Amino acid sequence: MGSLEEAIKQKEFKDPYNKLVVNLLYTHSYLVSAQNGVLKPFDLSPEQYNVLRILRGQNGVPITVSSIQDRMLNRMSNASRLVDKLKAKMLVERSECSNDRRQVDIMITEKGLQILDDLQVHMEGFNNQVINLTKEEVDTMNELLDKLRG
Amino acid sequence: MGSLEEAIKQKEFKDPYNKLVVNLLYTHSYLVSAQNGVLKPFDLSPEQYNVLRILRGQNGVPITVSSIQDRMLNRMSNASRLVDKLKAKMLVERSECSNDRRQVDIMITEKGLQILDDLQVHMEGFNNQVINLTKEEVDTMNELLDKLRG
DNA sequence: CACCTATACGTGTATATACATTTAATATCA
DNA sequence: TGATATTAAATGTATATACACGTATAGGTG
Repeated sequence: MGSLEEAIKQKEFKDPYNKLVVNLLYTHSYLVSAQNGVLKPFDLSPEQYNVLRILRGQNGVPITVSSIQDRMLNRMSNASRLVDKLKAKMLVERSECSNDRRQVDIMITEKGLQILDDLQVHMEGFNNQVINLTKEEVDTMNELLDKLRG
Repeated sequence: MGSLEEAIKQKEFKDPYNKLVVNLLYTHSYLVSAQNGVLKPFDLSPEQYNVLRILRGQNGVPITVSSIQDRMLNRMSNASRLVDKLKAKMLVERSECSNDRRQVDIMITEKGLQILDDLQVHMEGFNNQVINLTKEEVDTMNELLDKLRG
């Protein structure tokens, strides 16, 4: 696998900033492909999995569709339709909000919690296997990513 | 913008590896959104832009569809259809390969080179603006990303 | 040569992304 | 109060992603 240059057969980059953009895009694809491998047997897409984790983090407190959208990793994706898909699989419930009838409260179901539970052991192994870095390097990278967007 | 925890309103992560996966996904979305802002006026998607740069890097030597696929940042995406879209915009040409009639040779057109040229100044500014890191930090990150996938 | 396999490209389908628009409900304020 | 603006969610449309499958060509072996 090795260097980015080798992986995408590009000899050089104009500058390190340009290379970093390409490197992040490529690494993203690498990660998502690996994640898909874990999620596929559970019939979940990465963003559906993300929404389920957001809902689990609510510990039983309902959350509106727009709040889910705010917390999604990809802000431009469509929480409304994702929730629809999850509801069709009986992984979430919807209930109209009484104090504001525009809003819809979403809760994870028992079945939704169960599927996250079943996934957990696979995901833990996945994270350590797919990221070939020491704990210190992971911390450094987390700091740099936070600063990058600053 | 600040920390990831703040951005996606998640209090904590199970471990730094888990946080790094989420951080990379979130940063990817941040980057692609910014990139889209630059590309939109030129009516190009990020992956179309990437394919055009691959073709420019060929310096006039034709390249087959499957070779483009190999060099794409997202391996699972569909080079055949992307090339179709670019051809419809007259940015690339296709010609049947004479020695292997299964293959199709792709070349970037003058119009394709021109659009990359027009984009260049916007993209240079974009890279430095969107990545709030010093050159040293960018180098560190490039090394860590290469090692991550090792 | 006949047969089998591998490769290159294209197509089909479900889902996701990106963004504009619509509809209903709520908030604001003259 | 009534007109206007804002917000929440859903919907529409084009493109992209992920993956299975089909078709034609090429290569290899008996």
